[in-house]
Amino acid sequence: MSASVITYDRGMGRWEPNARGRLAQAALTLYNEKGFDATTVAEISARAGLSERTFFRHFPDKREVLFSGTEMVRDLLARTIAEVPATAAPVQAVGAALGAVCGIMQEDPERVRLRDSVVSAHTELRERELIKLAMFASVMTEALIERGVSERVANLAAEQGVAIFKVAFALWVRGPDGSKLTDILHELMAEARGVLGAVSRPHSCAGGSSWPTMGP
Amino acid sequence: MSASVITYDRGMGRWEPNARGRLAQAALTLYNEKGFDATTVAEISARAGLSERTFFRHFPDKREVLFSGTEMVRDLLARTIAEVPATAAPVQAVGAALGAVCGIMQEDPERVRLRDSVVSAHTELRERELIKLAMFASVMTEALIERGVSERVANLAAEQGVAIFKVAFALWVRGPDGSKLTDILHELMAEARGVLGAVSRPHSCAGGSSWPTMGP
DNA sequence: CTTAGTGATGACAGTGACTGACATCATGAG
DNA sequence: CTCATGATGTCAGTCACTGTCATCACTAAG
Repeated sequence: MSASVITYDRGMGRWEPNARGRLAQAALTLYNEKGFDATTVAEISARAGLSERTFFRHFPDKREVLFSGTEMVRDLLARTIAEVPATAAPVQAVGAALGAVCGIMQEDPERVRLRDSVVSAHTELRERELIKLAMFASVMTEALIERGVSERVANLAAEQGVAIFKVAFALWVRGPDGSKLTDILHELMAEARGVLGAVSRPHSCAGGSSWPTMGP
Repeated sequence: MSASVITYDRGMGRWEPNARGRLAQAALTLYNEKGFDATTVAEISARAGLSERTFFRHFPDKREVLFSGTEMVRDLLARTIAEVPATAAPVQAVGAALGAVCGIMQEDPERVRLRDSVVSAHTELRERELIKLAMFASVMTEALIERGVSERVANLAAEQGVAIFKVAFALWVRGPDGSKLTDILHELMAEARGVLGAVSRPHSCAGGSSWPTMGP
């Protein structure tokens, strides 16, 4: 409540440290309190005791504040795939990498659920989430190629892994409290094989009008 | 202030028809000529002989102009899955639906490639593309549930189908000219089964620090 | 013919995200 | 002390997008 005391009540140094963290915290709080759209960058900055301009020095846009840990996950995925024994199949390497990410998320389920409620409530944020997942697939693809896997198989394994991860996360995040994301992921990876098992020659179906780009 | 007597200097009176089409055409042209970011809505509107305000009456935002056919594809997916014989497995229904979409795209490969070059060149547009694909998965999931498939399997089949579609499209759009997207899709669906065949109990890997949301 | 209703558009004045340019103020190296 | 550096403030500006009202053509009564 007393957040109004913007003036540096800080005797010792100059500006408070951890500006980035304060901005992120203020943003998450406000996004929850008022919703993403109703929250202005000016408000976030004010609550953090910083100027609007400074917000954009730390985050390229209003959404990115919720996705700042993405690089760490990217590195984890790449590293895990690189470290998996060479005897492992591509899909096993993918499973290990995604399992590592699951492990991280399980460490703080509450925060994950809170963040998910903010993200899933707004289209723009869901878009960013999809970009993040696409990046995961891209990173894993490259890491697999590094292992000597063909581009085609690497891409396929990575995209399928991410697809399964999406389903697992959705089940977990709104499932019972004690459940383990890693368990769900591995269950689904096994199930997925069965689901694809029925592939034969699909039925043909004639197409409709024209490509969904635009009118004349 | 002054009632701004701009009055239609448009000789014949009457506004030209097909405003939406002209806007879409002008936008695609300008996005190609100058790039997406460098193109302002004012320019698009001017080239179409309309006001900026009118642009936003036809398209909710600057990107949507490239994605106006999405609803038609959504309907095609839902309809195709509903029409596939009840004996078909979920993954076959998904294959048939995506095959139908492939059929549409094959009708005008040049336009698809042109549009792809615009979309893949800009992050914001790629985001929209991912939303579109996520919507495909969502629509197919619901259509499968209508057929009596469990939510879990429906979601899995749809997400995997879309994942494979993404890979197929990427291969096709920058592949040789004569190739058929439907063929690539079906090849990959068969391969995907093999890729997942190696699933066993994935290696475990300890996680790192904390969830990728934000700092303190 | 006149009048009122409708639908698409123009005009205008915002709001808010984001950027560029420059000033300011502590800290640390010399 | 001086100067460079890095983080921030301040200000002006662009542009996507919105709300509101006026305008024009067309149409259907009256």
